[in-house]
Amino acid sequence: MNKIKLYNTLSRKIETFSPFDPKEVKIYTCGPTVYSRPHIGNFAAYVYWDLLVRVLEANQYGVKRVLNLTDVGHLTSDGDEGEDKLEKGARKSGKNVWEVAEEYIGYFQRDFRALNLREPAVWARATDYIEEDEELVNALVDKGVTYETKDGIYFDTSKFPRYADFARIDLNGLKAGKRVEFSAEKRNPSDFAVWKFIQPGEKHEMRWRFLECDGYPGWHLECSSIIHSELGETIDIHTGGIDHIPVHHSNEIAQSEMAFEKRLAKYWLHCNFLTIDGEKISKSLGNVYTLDDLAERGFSAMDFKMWVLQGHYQSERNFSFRDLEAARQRRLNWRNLVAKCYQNGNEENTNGADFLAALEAVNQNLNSSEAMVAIENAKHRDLIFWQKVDRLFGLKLVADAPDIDEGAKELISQYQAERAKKNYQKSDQLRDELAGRNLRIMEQGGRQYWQYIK
RNA sequence: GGCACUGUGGCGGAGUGGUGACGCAGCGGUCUGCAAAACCGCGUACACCGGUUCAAUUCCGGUCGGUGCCUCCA
Repeated sequence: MNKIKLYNTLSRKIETFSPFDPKEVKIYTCGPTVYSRPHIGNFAAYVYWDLLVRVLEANQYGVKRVLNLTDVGHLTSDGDEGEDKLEKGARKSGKNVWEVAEEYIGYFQRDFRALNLREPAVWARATDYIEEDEELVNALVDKGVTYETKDGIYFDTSKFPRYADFARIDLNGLKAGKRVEFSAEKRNPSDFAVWKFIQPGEKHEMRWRFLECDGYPGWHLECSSIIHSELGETIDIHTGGIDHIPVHHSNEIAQSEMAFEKRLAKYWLHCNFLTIDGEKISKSLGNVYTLDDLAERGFSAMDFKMWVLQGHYQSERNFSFRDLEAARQRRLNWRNLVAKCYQNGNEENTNGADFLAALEAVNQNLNSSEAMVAIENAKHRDLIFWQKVDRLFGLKLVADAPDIDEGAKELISQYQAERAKKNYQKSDQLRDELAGRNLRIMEQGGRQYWQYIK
């Protein structure tokens, strides 16, 4: 097994990865909230975590990954106020909240598959873990680290002395009222609800009877419950966006580690955000692109994936269509290298040995950019090599570059024959016919090859 | 205001104490019936100012610029 290095947010250092059980590396990925279409910024994150899974697998690790679908409980503002976004979506669309969640889960999974991302072992819907949520709340209450207000059960972060360590935040600097409107009943600005009570007159379709009240789980709770129930007490890797460090993951750690008295995760990986044309992704700027928007402009999911993998998960990336075009071109060039393999009958089969350089590169904290260089500089690239590349990056290069059929081969030999006879009118006609099949003939070193045009 | 991150050639984007990764775009050439492709070649890049060093884009300090988070967010 090769050494994999990963940047661990816990230590703020690159560490050598060492799992509890190499046969089953346990990974949890914070998944999407399902009340809107996920945009390309969301998917960049899933591409990075897909790379993580594939790198582990390429190094012979077994992986069990759980990805949650947040189909409950996120509010439009912090301070535990505001309208629930799912409820808002339902009100606007005339559907009920369950239908809205179902619809967006469908979109998400469709795009997920279009990107050829490795499926998680478990797609965990938050609403399927309400019992676990309740047990967790009870455990916290029993430990005496919560308090009740009129609108919910709150975690008292002052009872968890390590609270500020993960995010390395200065709790004193987080002045109450500075920007966070918080309930007067909250004891500390960083305290958060683990369970919310539905107030009389409040419209909230999703509700569960608990503690003699109708209510619903706090927004950080599901991740702790799902991890505990699907993966156990301490997992190997927890992934998420960089934005989750100060609030969501800090809260997750606090409630899990307090309730179960075990470290939640050994490694924490966080990816950075995307900007688009230099600006933050936001509805008001009209730059919230989905995969469908890219498709409308003629770019495939694989083009986008290529673009993502050209950079590093920890750096802030700026998306532009110009750069997407560059990524597409690179992908098409790679695909034609695959096509060439079918035509290199007499070259020795190297068993993809040159692939090791790419693997070593990507083992260095998921440096896919460097791995691409190793791929481009590899001396021997046979079909086995490209299959390994596909397994690592999931770019479907081999699947998208099938060998040509007998009909096309016949056209090519006719074309060559007519050209040899200088019968150019006929050969040009055959060339057009081949172009209709997305094929072109090119020459290299006196030998003729076919390529895909696009 | 607090806490971080960051500044590499036309656009991206790795990396390194000492030969200018790589991709896309561009330019020149070879080949060629034409077109395309392919192949070969072409770039005085590391924000600025100091310091350490035989040597800094790479380490240290400062200046200036950019960004993110602190508020739902990948």
